[in-house]
Amino acid sequence: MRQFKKQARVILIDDNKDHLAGIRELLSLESSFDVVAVSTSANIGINLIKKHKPDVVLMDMNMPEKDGLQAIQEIESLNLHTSVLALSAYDDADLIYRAMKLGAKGYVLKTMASSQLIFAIDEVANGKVYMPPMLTARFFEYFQKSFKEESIAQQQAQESNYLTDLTQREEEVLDLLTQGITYKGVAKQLFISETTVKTHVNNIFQKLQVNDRTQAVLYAINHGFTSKSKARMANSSLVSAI
Amino acid sequence: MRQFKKQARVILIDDNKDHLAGIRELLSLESSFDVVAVSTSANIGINLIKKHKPDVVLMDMNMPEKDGLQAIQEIESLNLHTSVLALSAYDDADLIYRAMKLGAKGYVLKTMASSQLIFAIDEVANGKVYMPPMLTARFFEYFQKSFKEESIAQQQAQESNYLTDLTQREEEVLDLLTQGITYKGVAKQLFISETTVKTHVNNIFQKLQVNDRTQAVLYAINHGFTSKSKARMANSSLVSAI
DNA sequence: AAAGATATAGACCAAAAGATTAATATAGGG
DNA sequence: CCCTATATTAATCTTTTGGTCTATATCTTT
Repeated sequence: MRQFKKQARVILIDDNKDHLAGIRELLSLESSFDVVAVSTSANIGINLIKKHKPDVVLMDMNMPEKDGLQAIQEIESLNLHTSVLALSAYDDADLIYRAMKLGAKGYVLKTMASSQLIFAIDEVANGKVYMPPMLTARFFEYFQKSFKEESIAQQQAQESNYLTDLTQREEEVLDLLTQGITYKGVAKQLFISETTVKTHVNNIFQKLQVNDRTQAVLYAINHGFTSKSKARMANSSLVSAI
Repeated sequence: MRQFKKQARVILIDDNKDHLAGIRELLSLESSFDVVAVSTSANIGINLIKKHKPDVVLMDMNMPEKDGLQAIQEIESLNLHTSVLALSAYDDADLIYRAMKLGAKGYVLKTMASSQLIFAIDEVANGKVYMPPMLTARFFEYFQKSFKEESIAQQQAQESNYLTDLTQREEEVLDLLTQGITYKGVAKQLFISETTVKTHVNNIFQKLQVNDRTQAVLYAINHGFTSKSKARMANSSLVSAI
């Protein structure tokens, strides 16, 4: 099953000295990996990574000083050819989700059999993504729950959506309002008088049940009003950004 | 390895009659699943699901009439205790991503060994999520790529971000502006005069290089300005909504 | 033909927003 | 300790916005 050209070079980072020694011992006895460095500190570990540019970093998630997530983010921002394999005592779905989101190439538990740990290192050393089926299942449950909550929220927002009450012309006016254009400007663009624009705007306020243009714009944004001209920036973050 | 209380009840949906017959034959010979219905049409299939409420639906992804994704969405919206196992000829990462996002409990390829298909049905019949390691890896690569692109885009938006130039007080004012509050209201909340608010607002306009409050609010939203008071609605869609 | 919805626009008034200028306070550097 | 840069405060004046009421022209539906 193993198949690198040469020994994979590994760095271990874990604030617990015993764990560190244990894993190092394990890898030296049962694998052919080359553990080029170890560290009990995330910050020092990152410097070691910059120096050695290892194939794999085995990164503990539960550290006091700087948590594993931040460490992963920093390592990924270096754009090295280094795969981070997250290591944790707990199968916390949120932690798994965030670690993978930030670019971890895999996630393994400390309670797992040593053969599985070695297999995982092997896989990520070869540039693959690896996660044990148990954790994969947990990940997907979390992933789907997040999206389900989100889609429910969107649906609720859509249910009481007065935007559908707007006429064609009113939509055009609102579109221009959401670009911060003045009544005079709107009038010019739509080839109508400024007072007509005001009439439309007043009707829009009535329908959206707001009092001014700022609230109208906020309403439009929060209820998924995307005009023709600015359909570009449709996305955003998912759940809390790390 | 099998361990249900009773036979899992399965419905098969695949527009290809030969595949349908083949899988049915396979399941009857090599498994103890009870195939309660089959359909070559997604719409008819969904009605069958409503009627039989099976434990598992094996759903082909590549159908002409109505694609598997829409079908999954509809089935999930029924809120039955039915697990959808997506079945496809191709390991298209985007398709896998979307299917899982919509609530599929697993994803298997038509080229896989029959034993693996049976194992997958077994898992999802027991309410678990299952995906073969190969597809899991593809999923995560796609997942991470999406987030990396997104974070790069955010970073770029952050680089030319004049929001950082704002003083404490100006941030407070902008925060209230993004809630559609009038100058008088802002003045009242911050215990300062209305004219002072106007001064702050003018300074904000200068710094953000905009001309009015609507543009300021739009700038704030588009550059990730999230106030203390409304950190709640921080999420939104990820990449294109299905 | 009548009723209803939509788009247009004028007049007038009140309120809010925006531009300009300036006073006061305050924190750091010499 | 004084000077300077920055932040916060504020008043005055002009422009824009918003509210209300009225009116006309189309167009659809009944």
